[in-house]
Amino acid sequence: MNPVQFYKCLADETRLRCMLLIHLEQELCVCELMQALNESQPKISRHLAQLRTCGLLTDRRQGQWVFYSINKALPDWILAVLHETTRNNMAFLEVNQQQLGTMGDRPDRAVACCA
Amino acid sequence: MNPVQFYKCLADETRLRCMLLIHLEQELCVCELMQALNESQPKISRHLAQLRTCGLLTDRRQGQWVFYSINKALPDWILAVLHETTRNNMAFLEVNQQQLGTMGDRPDRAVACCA
DNA sequence: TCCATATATATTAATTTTCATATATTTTGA
DNA sequence: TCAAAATATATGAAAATTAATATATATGGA
Repeated sequence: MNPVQFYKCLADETRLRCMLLIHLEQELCVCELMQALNESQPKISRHLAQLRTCGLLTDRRQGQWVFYSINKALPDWILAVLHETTRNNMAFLEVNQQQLGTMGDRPDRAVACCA
Repeated sequence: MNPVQFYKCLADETRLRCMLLIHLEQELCVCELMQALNESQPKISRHLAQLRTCGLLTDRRQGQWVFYSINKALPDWILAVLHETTRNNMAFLEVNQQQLGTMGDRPDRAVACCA
């Protein structure tokens, strides 16, 4: 993956927060990110689609929800950058984690094998 | 430094190449980067100004040249990201290094103490 | 049908580039 | 020693390009 394209993906507040939160939480669905970021459904969905198209995220559908997670097949240096960024910017994510925490009724995560 | 602002700085081909080349070479002046990237003077100068304004680069004037280098006071995680990015994208920089290599008459780097 | 998610299109906003010109420093030659 | 030319870099302002957002609507599975 081209490093310019990679950094373009991270160069937007909505996308960066999504990436880092997903990195922290393993996987999140659109409605959880809407709550965490307090943003509209099409806005979140559009940015996730872009991140998936670029290869940074993968998705799996489970029932009515679509869960996004970091693409594990990414080159090591990219995973390292994501990790370093998350680890060193917890304050940046605090509001979002908090808002995610107050979300009632979060969707069940059935394990992939039992779907 | 805000991570979004940091990644916005890297999310442009000209700026990313400048940052990584400067990281490799310790310091470079505008005319060297013009040659390495084969871009116009105002274009290079503008992007360097932006990187300096954001705190990613520092500059020192020596005679008629202005040398830019990575700001060593940046947080460790940012320096680490720059390092990882450079180390894992040498092919991306190859053309630029080559063009820099063929530049005749590169400016002298007098040491700071003897200026 | 309901709910979660995706997408099309129009619009607005932000960023990048170019051109012309300005500034700073060094060099040249009377 | 000084004015003019040359070299390197910076910047103002307009034009061009790219990206982000909102609204409305579509899709797909329980």
